[in-house]
Amino acid sequence: MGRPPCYDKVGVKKGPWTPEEDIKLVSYVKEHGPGNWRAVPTNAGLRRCSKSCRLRWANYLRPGIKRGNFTVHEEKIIIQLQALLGNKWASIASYLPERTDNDIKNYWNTHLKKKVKNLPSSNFEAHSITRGQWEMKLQTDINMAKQALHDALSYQNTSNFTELIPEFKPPDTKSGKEFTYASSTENIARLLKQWAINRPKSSITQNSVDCSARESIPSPCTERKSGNTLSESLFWFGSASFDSSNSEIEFSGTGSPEAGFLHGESKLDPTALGPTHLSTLENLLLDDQWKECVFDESLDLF
DNA sequence: AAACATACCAACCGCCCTCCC
DNA sequence: TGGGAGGGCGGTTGGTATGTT
Repeated sequence: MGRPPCYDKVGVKKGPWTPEEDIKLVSYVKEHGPGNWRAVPTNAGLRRCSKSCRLRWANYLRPGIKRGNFTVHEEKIIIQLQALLGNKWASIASYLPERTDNDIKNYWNTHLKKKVKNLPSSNFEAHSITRGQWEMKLQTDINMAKQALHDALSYQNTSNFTELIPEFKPPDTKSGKEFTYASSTENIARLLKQWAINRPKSSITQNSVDCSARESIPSPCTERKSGNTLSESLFWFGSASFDSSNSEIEFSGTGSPEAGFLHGESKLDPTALGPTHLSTLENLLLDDQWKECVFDESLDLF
């Protein structure tokens, strides 16, 4: 007899998350860091199962998530990685740290699958690139991700949630439409921006992060717009949750658990990439010596 | 304007692996 | 050391939004 799903436990709430639940979860993770999910529902006062909390955090609330339209560049990466790795969404997501595996999976299923299907195979082959080129291109992407991560970790710790709730946008009662919080990233964005504004100028807990490797990395991400997206605001949700007390979470200039880190995981497992030869590729991709590689935008899939 | 079709995506399900007692 | 629980991940579902007839 199998284990009953955690969602079926008595008293466990299902369905879309409410703002209050998000606040509780973010507040809890901010204080204790991601991980030990079994304790989260109880300690955070959530009537959710641990799995639901982890998913909500990983797919929606964690810092550094970029939502919304995928760029052509991202599309290309996904298509190429999907061709290489298959439906290993978590592995693919590790190369696009700002995107969640769920997001990539959804995007593939709703957009890219059709797109690729409609591509004449000859066209695809004609535009195929050499492995060396592909590796170089991917390294550039990883460098971008590293920069974005550093940006995220550079912000100061913040601490107070208490003045955030009034910032919620009320439901659209006029239209009579049901208020679907889950899709209202704007609300969380507003909320967290307010939090960022009110955050105390306390000590920076950045010392756990060795950013020495960053210095020579090109900074394409410095153009990052200060939009009103959820992830933008969540970027303020800085380093406190990830300081040295969280021994699982650390990275140096030579390692590269950044991707896994952004998923609340501890390590990026090269073997998760499938074929054995990919671990070699992985090592190559994660080697900082490659950061000087030139990225050729002319490599076009379409 | 209503009914129906399609697209989208957050959340759930279930399997498998790992870890811990 | 073995079993149970937690966590990770890919597949699927269901609700909502949008487009079409």
